[in-house]
Amino acid sequence: MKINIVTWNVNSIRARLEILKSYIMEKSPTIIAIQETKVADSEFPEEVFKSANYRGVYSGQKSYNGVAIVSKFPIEGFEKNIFEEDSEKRTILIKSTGLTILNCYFPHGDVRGEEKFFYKLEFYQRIRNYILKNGLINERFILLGDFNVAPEEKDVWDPLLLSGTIGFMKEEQDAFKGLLNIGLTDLFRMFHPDERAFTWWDYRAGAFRKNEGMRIDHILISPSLKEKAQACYIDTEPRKLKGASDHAPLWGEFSF
DNA sequence: ATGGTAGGAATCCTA
Repeated sequence: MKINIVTWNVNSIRARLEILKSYIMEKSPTIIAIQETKVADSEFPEEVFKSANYRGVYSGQKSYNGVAIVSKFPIEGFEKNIFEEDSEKRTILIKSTGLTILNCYFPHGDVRGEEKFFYKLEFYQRIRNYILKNGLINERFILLGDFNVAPEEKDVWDPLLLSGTIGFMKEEQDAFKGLLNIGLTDLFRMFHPDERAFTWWDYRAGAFRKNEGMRIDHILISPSLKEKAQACYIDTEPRKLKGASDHAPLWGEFSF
């Protein structure tokens, strides 16, 4: 059985509804993890997914953040907002078709040394601890979403220019490495060890046209999924459209 | 060229 999983920061699900609808009709991925829905759960456009035969869970808030996962297979269990005390809706976990999938919208971080920056680093530690505490490394586990970190020099268009800027700082990269160090694998790098490829391009200054981007959306997999993985790629087509999200969808393919 | 654009909200905040 083949399973395709997509992660996509849509930057407002309501603003992106038509693009998203056409995309899922055309491509029909098995599971979609969405970030930055920017809607309260009561406003979530679930009929779009229902009519395309997806079941979904979502955890959102007005204006900011918000995550969702939809699946063509039954959702056997889920957990919204895994850090109950956190008022920002950034995490959702499901169990579906034998997989445990944790969809995260990691904090942006703003600038180094400020409150939001420390919140970002702390968030990484909490995710790491959650995975360890719940033994997810030993399951068929996928951590995916918008990590807001480009792990290495080859993950940004201009390492020199971006040196010391948000998403490309040593503290953030160390936090990301902390997730690899507990046994997770960067699926894109498993298939493309050297390629300079991006998942996000600033809306400003014609960044996409010039391919001035960063690879900040990721799919990380547990050891038992490595032999099941078939492919990983970024689909830049939807980023070209009028009214696009600033992020492109990232695909992972598995065969069981 | 240290600006630029986009979304949602409300006349600014976040990214």
